[in-house]
Amino acid sequence: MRLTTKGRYAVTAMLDLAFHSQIKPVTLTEIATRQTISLSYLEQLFARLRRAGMVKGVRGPGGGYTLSQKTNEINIADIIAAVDEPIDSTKCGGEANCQKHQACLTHDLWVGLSEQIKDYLKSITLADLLEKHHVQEVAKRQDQNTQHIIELTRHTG
Amino acid sequence: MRLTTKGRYAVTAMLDLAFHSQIKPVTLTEIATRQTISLSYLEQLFARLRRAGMVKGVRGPGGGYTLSQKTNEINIADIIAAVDEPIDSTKCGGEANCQKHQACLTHDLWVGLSEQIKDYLKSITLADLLEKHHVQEVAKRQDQNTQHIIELTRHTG
DNA sequence: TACTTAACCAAGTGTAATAGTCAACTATTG
DNA sequence: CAATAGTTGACTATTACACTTGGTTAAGTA
Repeated sequence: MRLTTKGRYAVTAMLDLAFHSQIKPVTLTEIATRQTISLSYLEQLFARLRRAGMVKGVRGPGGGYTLSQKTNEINIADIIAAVDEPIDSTKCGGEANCQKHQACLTHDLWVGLSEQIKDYLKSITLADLLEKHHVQEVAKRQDQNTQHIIELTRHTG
Repeated sequence: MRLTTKGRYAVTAMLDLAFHSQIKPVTLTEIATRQTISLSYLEQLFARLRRAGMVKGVRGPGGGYTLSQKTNEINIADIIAAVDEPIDSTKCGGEANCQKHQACLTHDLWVGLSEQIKDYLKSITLADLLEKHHVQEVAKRQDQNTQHIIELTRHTG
C-alpha cells in the first residue's frame, strides 16, 4: 500500500464525485475545474477506476461519471489500489533470492505494517468521510484523549 | 503523510538498528548488507534521521549508529516524516488562492484522512513491531486463523 | 604519528513514476 | 449531421527516487 499524490488525487476526485453525482452524472471537466486537476490526468485515473468497476462512464451530452457502487461500499484502499501500480514491497519476492534470515525478518515486519495500513484504509469508506466531515467539527472542539483499539485480521498463507 | 519506498527503507533500517544496536553501535555497512540497501543511500537517510534526533552517530573504529531514544519512544510516523520531503497536500495552501468552496471541502476531507493515517502510524512504535514479531512466530506455528486484538496507546502531543 | 575505520558531506547520474499534453476515435443526444 | 463527452494511445517535461562517486572529518589503534 503506497500513499502518493496520485492516490490523493483519486480519492479527492471520488469524493467530489460522491458529492455531486447524486442526481446526474458528473463530467470530468467539472471535477478538473473544482479540484484543479488536469483533465487528461483525470481521464487516466478514471480509466483505471472504471476498469476496477468503481465508476461508470456515461457518454454523450448530459453524460459524465457516476459511482457504480454505494458510497458505503467504496473504501479508500481500493481507490488507491486502483490507480497505483502494483509493487512488491519485499524485494526478496517471497523467498527466491532471499538468503539472509535477518533481512527477511525486518521485511516481514514491514509487510505486516503495510497490511495493517491497508486494512485500516479498507475500513474507511467514502460514506465515512462524507459523514465524518460533519462530526469533525464537533470532535475538533472536544479534543479528547482517546485510546485506539485496532483490530487486525491476520491473513494466513 | 506519504508512504513510499523511501519511508519503507527508513523503517526497515531503523528496525534493523533496533535489533542489533542493543550492545554496540551498528555500522551502516552492516545494515546495507543485511537489508540490501545501497550504503550511500542509507547515509542520506540516516543524515535526516540524525538531524531529526532519532539516531546518534559514533565515529571511528567500533563506531556506527545507535538509537537515541528507546524503541517504545520511536514511532513509525516520525521515521517516515524524517526522511520524506515535506509536502503541502492541500494545494490551496490553507486559504490563499482557494476561491472554490467545494474544492476546499474535499481538501478538508483528504487532510482529515491524512491526519488519521498519521495518528495511526504515530501510535505504532518500533517496540510494537519488534514485539509483534515474537507473537507472529507463535501464531505461525499455531497456524490458526486468529484475530489479533492489538491495543495501541496513542501518544498525545 | 601514521593508519584504519566509519561517520559525514556534496555533487552528480540513471531510471521510473508523476503530471500533463496532444490528437484521434467512439458512442450518445438532439 | 453536429455537439457532447467518454475512451484510448502516444508522447513529453518534470520530479523524486535510488544510487554512485569522491571526498572530508573524527575517533580509535598500532
